[in-house]
Amino acid sequence: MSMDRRSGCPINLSLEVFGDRWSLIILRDMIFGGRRHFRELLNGSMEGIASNILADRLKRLMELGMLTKADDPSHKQKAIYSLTEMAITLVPILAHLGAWGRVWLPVSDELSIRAELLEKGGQPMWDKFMDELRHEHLGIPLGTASGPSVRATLQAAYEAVVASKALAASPAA
Amino acid sequence: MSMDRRSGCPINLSLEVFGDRWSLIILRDMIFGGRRHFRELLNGSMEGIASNILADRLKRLMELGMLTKADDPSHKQKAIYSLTEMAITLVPILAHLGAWGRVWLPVSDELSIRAELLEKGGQPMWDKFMDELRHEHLGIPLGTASGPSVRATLQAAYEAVVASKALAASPAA
DNA sequence: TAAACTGATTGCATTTTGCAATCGGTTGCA
DNA sequence: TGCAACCGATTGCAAAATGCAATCAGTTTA
Repeated sequence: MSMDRRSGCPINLSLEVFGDRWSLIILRDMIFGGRRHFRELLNGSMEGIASNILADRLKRLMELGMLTKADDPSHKQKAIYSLTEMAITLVPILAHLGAWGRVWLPVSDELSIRAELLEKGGQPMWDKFMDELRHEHLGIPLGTASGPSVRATLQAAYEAVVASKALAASPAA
Repeated sequence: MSMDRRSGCPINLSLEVFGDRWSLIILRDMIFGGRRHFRELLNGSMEGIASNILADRLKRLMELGMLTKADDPSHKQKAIYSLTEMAITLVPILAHLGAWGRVWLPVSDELSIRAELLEKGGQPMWDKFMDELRHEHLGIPLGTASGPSVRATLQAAYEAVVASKALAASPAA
């Protein structure tokens, strides 16, 4: 988990940043789940990250320039983690990664609907999403895009699948 | 390095396949470097992979359906590793990864020229490249695309940068 | 027949991970 | 005022992964 600089190859250097089992999961939860606090990331983690690993990765991602930390005015101990532009531009990579996983791996319906929509939305949707993330995390004014936020759209689709699955499981309810 | 299945999320499942420091490096060397043999991957590895790790990852990538192994008719001990369609479709992800790394990380000129060309070439170039890889690894006839192969184009650009750097370092030579 | 090369395997020290318990401090509620 | 819940971590420890060098048996080449 240190700065190897094994080579100056872009793919290698990218792997040295998030080529582990947790960094990209944390960024995914911040980007798609809107999580900003330690506990949100810890308890909301679907994959069950351990607190020491989370602390280590947050620190590391800050050192690498992917995240920043700020005090939460509402709570003297609370910290708010923000994505940097460097992390926000991972959106297209996450979209491709999700699309690839959806084709080749045993994804679950409810968890892959987001990836499906994001793939269908293509670059325009990614741009809108990144614009929204810049607003949320960097305080940059929103562009001209209108309508519900990309995150809300993805979240609504996720919940619709969950609801329809629950209905299918117990139609009488 | 085992099949966790921590969750059915496409991004998580993708990370479980190549979310480590070596798997994608090996695939990169096969895809862009054209390497097909154990020793080629071992000795040609810019990042210096250890032989036990290489053996482990090749085995694992085969179990995951990313690679296949076949006897080399020219040498009774030699094995030829081939990419599967699953691995070939990583090309767009590798292109995005390279593009991202080129922007945000301290890449070296000669190693990033490939990523730059691949980014500029966009989807048409990726499609041509995947077509060539399918021909090379799966025996599928080439499509209608003509001209020098993508790999040769990238390789030539790399060598041109190396040559120009050498010239700059010792102009009198 | 000897040297070089083939795809690995082994042993061992170091590092990283996963897991549970815990820390000192803050906040909200009774 | 007291106390439970919550805050972002930290610690200790066992298990797993990694890095490194040496080595393996069989194959090919000179």
